[in-house]
Amino acid sequence: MLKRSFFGRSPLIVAPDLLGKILVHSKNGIRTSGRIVEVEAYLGNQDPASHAYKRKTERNRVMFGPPGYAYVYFTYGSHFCMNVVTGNDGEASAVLIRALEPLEGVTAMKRRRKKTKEKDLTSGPGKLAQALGIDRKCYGLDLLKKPLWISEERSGNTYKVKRSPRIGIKQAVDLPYRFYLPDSDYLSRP
DNA sequence: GTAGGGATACACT
DNA sequence: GTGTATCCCTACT
Repeated sequence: MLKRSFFGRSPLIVAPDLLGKILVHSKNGIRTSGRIVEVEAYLGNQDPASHAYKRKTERNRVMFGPPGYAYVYFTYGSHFCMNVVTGNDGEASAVLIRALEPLEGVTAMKRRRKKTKEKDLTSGPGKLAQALGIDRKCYGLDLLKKPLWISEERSGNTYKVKRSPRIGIKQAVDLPYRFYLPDSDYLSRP
């Protein structure tokens, strides 16, 4: 399991460092997990694309707290997205988990997603939340303990990492704050 | 390429 | 309190 200090850094450092780590959710006795292959960094009041750009609200309040907690939000009438709070307490930055490579609990993921192809299970932020059973009940959970946490891979591998502009935003569209493993088959887009 | 979906934020009474 | 524009998307055509 990762330490608090891992998250207590700039989201631009944490984001690429999260690639290859394992996101795990244990729910109703079912454990699902996946290897992180795509993320995006969101700064606080310097970043017009961030939910925390303007002010603290009921929705974004967890971003203003200490790092290592889950910021989960509902959007487009049907999807949840999972973020990791980063930076110092009060900094309001986060990293959006955009895609995973499924590891444990693939059967449960297929049932939740109503899909059978593995590539359709977790290849997008809304998809992976549904596959892992992440919803508003996960808002504000401490990612250093069950039922939702992030762990290190067995070996300290290094990966080829690429970066690009973020996806789906209308503000600050040119900033290259998306990080991904270009060789993965599970990206939200190539 | 676009319809669908509902919570949210913020500007107004 | 109410109105409305927007949204870190997905699944379909």
